Amino acid sequence: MTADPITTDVEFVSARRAEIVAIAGTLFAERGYAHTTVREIADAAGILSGSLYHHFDSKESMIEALLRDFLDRIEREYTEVASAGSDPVTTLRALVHVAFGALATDRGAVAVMLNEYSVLVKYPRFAFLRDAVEATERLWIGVLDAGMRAGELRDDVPADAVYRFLRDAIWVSVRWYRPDGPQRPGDIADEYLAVLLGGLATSRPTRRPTRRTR
Amino acid sequence: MTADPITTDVEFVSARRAEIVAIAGTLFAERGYAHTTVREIADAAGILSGSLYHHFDSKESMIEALLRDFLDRIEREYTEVASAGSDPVTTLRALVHVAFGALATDRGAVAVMLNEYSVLVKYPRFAFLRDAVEATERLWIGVLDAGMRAGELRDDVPADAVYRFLRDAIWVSVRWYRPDGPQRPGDIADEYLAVLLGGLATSRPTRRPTRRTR
DNA sequence: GTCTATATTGAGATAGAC
DNA sequence: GTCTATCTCAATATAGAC
Repeated sequence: MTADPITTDVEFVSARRAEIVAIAGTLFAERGYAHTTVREIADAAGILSGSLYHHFDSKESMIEALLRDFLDRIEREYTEVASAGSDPVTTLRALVHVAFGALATDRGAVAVMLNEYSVLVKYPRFAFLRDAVEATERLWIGVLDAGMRAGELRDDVPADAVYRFLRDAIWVSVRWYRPDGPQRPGDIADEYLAVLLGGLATSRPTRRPTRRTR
Repeated sequence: MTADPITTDVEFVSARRAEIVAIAGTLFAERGYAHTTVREIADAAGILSGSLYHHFDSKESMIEALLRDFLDRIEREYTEVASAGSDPVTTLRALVHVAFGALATDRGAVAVMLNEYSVLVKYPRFAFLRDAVEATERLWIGVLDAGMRAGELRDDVPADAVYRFLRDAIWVSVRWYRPDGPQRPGDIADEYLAVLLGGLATSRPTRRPTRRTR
């Protein structure tokens, strides 16, 4: 499989390379980036570790490829959803569905973002992670803010606090989500949205906290 | 500081050892267990790496000490709260406060549980992690179930699904919580509880999902 | 594009002096 | 209880043959 001579400007990524990235992603999701060795990746790809370096110049390059591809795609999906012109609650529901959807399609990348973001983002090479995360944050908080201003969402808790809780609960579910389990990501999204939007209590509780923290 | 001869049966833990465990916990919280070297721990403790092995026989022993201590304490706190005999919603609120409280008192241990649980639990030495996690799970789900049966909590989403969302959102906040920030853990707990119990939407939404997942 | 063989480095751990 | 010095091993990465 050689580089297609028809592709001109755009960097051509060999199918083999993409395959290896996907394999590495699966392993990263299972055991974490640090605990995955290049030998394991090579094993899973059916080659020897040295051969990996024909496709990548380092293990870091593999994770970079994985994350760049994922972040590009999900940012595109978020933007599409946000610019559809629906009301804020409908947009929020759709965003949550896109995010949970990535559990099935991009398990490895989600796990890596969750587990390695804070370490990776320190290196200049991975500065694009921060850009992507901040753009996503702005987009989601924008939707939440719009919902609050429209009176559709409660506004006694700051939008950025709500966003953090949302984001965390969604991404962390990559830890227990099983692609071969009974629930589709859409089902999980609906369950989550039911509690998030409607609340867990059957009666609206008072705003007074029961007690201060010790 | 030598072992106190008065302590008889109970394993005496030297103050120095406890100090080192705390230092290691802080580093683990900052950079993750795998990325923290024994040399860094020793540096932070003001000694050389070899000297650590007077107190511990391995790096694993340090993390084990950190987690055993933490899990014992928080399980005790949870049990206390759950056996106070309050109504389910009040109990749930108190549990959430205890959990967020650990962000301030046990940052390192919480971070390690969050980040390394799935790797550690595979080893027999760390089987106690699974026991602790399952006991906690039973306790929380018991409270949620009681609330659902009492009609105080919605029962259209399974208690274990609710528990997972709760647990994840709470523990992951160790990633962004800053001990020196403006918010106390109790404040964060109250914000979280407001959204969780009351719901984000101002009007009770219909149960129909807006769309199925792709 | 993959293999064989090996260089290099970094980290956990050990032994014995002080 | 800490230091010095060192061992050992595992993992990333490289070079060159096929």
